[in-house]
Amino acid sequence: MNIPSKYNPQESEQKWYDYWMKNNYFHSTPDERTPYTIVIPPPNVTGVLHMGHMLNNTIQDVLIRRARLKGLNACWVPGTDHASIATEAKVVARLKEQGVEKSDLTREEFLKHAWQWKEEYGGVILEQLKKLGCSCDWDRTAFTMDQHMSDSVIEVFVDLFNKGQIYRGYRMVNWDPQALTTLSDEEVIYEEKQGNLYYVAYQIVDSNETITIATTRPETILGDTAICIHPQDERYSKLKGKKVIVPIANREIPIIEDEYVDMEFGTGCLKITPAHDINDYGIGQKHQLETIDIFNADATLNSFGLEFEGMDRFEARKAVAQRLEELGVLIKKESHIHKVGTSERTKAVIEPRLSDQWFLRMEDLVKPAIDAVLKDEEVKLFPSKFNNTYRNWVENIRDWNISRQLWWGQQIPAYYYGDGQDDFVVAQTAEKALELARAKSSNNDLKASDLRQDADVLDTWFSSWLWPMSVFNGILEPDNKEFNYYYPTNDLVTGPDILFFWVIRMIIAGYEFKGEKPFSNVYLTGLVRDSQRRKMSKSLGNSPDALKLIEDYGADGVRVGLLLSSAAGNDLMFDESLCNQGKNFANKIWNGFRLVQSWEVDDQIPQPEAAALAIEWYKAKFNQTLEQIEDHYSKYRISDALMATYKLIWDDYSSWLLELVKPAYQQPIDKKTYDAIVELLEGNLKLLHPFMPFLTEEVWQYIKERQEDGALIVAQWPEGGDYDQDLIASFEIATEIISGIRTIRKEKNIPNKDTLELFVMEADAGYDARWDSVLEKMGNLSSLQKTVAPIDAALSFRVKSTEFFIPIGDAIDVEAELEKIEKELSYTEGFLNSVRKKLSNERFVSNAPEQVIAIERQKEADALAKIETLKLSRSNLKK
RNA sequence: GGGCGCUUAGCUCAGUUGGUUCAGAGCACCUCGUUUACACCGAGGGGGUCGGGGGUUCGAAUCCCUCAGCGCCCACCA
Repeated sequence: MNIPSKYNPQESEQKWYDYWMKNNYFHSTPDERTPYTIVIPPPNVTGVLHMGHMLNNTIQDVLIRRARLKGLNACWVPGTDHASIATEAKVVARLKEQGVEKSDLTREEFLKHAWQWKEEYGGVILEQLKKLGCSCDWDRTAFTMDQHMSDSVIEVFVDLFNKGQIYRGYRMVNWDPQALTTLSDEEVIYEEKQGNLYYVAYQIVDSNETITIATTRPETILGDTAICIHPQDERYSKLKGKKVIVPIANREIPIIEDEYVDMEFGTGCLKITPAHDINDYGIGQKHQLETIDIFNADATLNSFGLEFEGMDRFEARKAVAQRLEELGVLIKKESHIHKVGTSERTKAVIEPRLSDQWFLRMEDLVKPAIDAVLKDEEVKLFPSKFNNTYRNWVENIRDWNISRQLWWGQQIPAYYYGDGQDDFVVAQTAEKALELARAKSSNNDLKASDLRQDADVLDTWFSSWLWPMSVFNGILEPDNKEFNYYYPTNDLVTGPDILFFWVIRMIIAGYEFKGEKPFSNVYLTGLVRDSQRRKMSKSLGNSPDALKLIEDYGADGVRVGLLLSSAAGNDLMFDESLCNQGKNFANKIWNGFRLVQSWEVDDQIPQPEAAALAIEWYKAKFNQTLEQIEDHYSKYRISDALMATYKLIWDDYSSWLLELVKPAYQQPIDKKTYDAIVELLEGNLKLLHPFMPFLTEEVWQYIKERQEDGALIVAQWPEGGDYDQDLIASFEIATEIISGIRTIRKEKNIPNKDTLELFVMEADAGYDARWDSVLEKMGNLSSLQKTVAPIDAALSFRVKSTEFFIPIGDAIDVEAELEKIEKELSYTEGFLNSVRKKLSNERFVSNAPEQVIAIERQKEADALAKIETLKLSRSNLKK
């Protein structure tokens, strides 16, 4: 069999993915095994794979593949999110390109276009996940607007409404004037912006005096309905009860008093525009002020904007300021940095706006979710530092605005039958609504056509908060077999940026609708940044093309690259060279396998002692590492688990074990060793499979060719077990001796193929002769002998307190050797001094635990022995 | 403004209750090597007064105080 010296990912990835799919290995159905479930954080249906997804889904795949190997019934549910704002914006933009305005279409027509878009682009990101190797149960692929998913959302809405948790209210909400919809508080991002603080003088009625206020938004002067001063502010006390004239608008408005005013800021005098500021709205309510809304939905000025009608708000700001200046009432203008709310999706500056919206009361709903995480640890966050962030949010939770002025999404199931505030009913279907409406209105003549369904849709998160339940149809059929089996799910892997949007709300929904948590562990990944620590973004163009990376480094290489430096919760500075490291690792494993398969096996020859010892050692090392790996996994330290595996395979397996058992050139290997090595390789492949599924399956299938006992993906994870720690420790010393030999070879330029003689000082008790055969092989020794006296004309080195000699034919450089020994001696003596100082400190001896003192005494003894050895060598050299 | 976290080798990070194993890992770097699995490799090597200062202790990267720098979350004063 001729195997190329370089691993070719392209070829093997498609092959094995198809093979896994064909054999249905990703598919799960309930059975007697324990389930292990992950629901994917559904990416936007219109999204394309970016680095964040890659990291996120690689971690999920690692967890799910490991669970599968551990014999659990692993089920990873994939799917997408309808992402109402983002998707609707894209559809609107596409229509615009085709010369069609959304406003020209009926709701039904628009939705047809939207669905068409979904059909065209909806599957892209899931196909990309397959390239990455994700072993999702594709038969379960869900979409938040699938019929039963939407029905679940409606069911939940009706239920919460009937429980009195959902209400309709005329409130000030965050308005996105570009998307023409409201946003929840969480969807507003505050950004620092440079603005101006305008000082404007208002004429006091029946007086020559003026009062000056400071504002960042002069255009809203047109909506002013009061001026507010602090009741204790003596500067303005004489103005109490007076009125002022709004510049430009020339309306009279009252001066009111409220303690809300900060006397220190600006002029200590505040204009009140109840329609356009959340705080002003509150004051307006309190003082029963008139509300003048000067904006249209798109934030252009309406007729209350007078001469500025039709202008955009920012344009109007300049124009109004200019007009104020002309009127001589603009006292001054200061530059001012303030934070401005912007839309997460469209980046448009948010406009506080009064409108009728639907809200979900959160105060009661959130209670079980608080204890679940913070008290009972039913749900654990990794890393736990997010507990504080979580606490902050749940304890200050506010009602959730769940209505959106969009078409793409679940339409709110409220039906209006009249013009009164309360003339509506809420029901799953129009038929039911009609029934309810007739009853409520006591009007049996109401017809279906008399009902108008609320035009708004629900916030996308109002469907995704049900995701872990609705994918198993747990809302509509709470008692179904699948839901009972798979729920609660095990792990959730997502970014900290959607902790509030999604994670917490899922926990809330889980307790509210099922009375049970949705998952046990939440692993929060870091953000993927570039090597300069900048966030990856489209506009910066610093986000590598995910598929291109897979092409260049192989999916396995990219997975390893991403995982290598992604400690939980820490941002990941992504650098392509990490993928290269992954690719190199793949090649290393590949070549280790090539070596093994190239051996000719001879069942007549006996097993060399060195090989038997090496195998025994590696088994111990393997179990020790496995224990560490399990520990890392239990703490979701995935990158540490990978690094432990990496070192096990590269250093212990490849550099030590394979070199130790490798037969001489073109010599066959004994059967016992060969079988053991193949078995150990299989163990390695299992540990590595979650990280590098393709390569490991490829190698597995090669070595399993004859045996036909199944694919690696469904093999059994190694059990582990006890290991001999002394064996590992004493091998460690052997490796140090080998290093000593290699160092001498290097210093004296002695080629590896030239054999050496090694002498061990017999007087030293610490030397463990069982590794002699190992030393002979790795050091390429012609002989290994004991000696009672130092060897002449030899180079020496020490490991612990044992001295080794390698005679070399040529005269040795006595001076250089002496210098080396002196250096070592003075270091060791210094070390001894510090240890003795500690030991002679009475307080140390009386306070430190016995064990620590024993260690110090051992150090002292070791140092003394070493000094003895060094002195002996020195005098020997001086002879 | 409130809360949380971080600062350890050139880079990215480990370091659990202060004390074998405590100053570590990977990468990068330097030297040598094309030996027969792999140069996408092997062998060897250099490199940090653990952000600054102070304190507690027999003993501090680890605990306390303080200063400086960085990051995140929440709230948001016109």
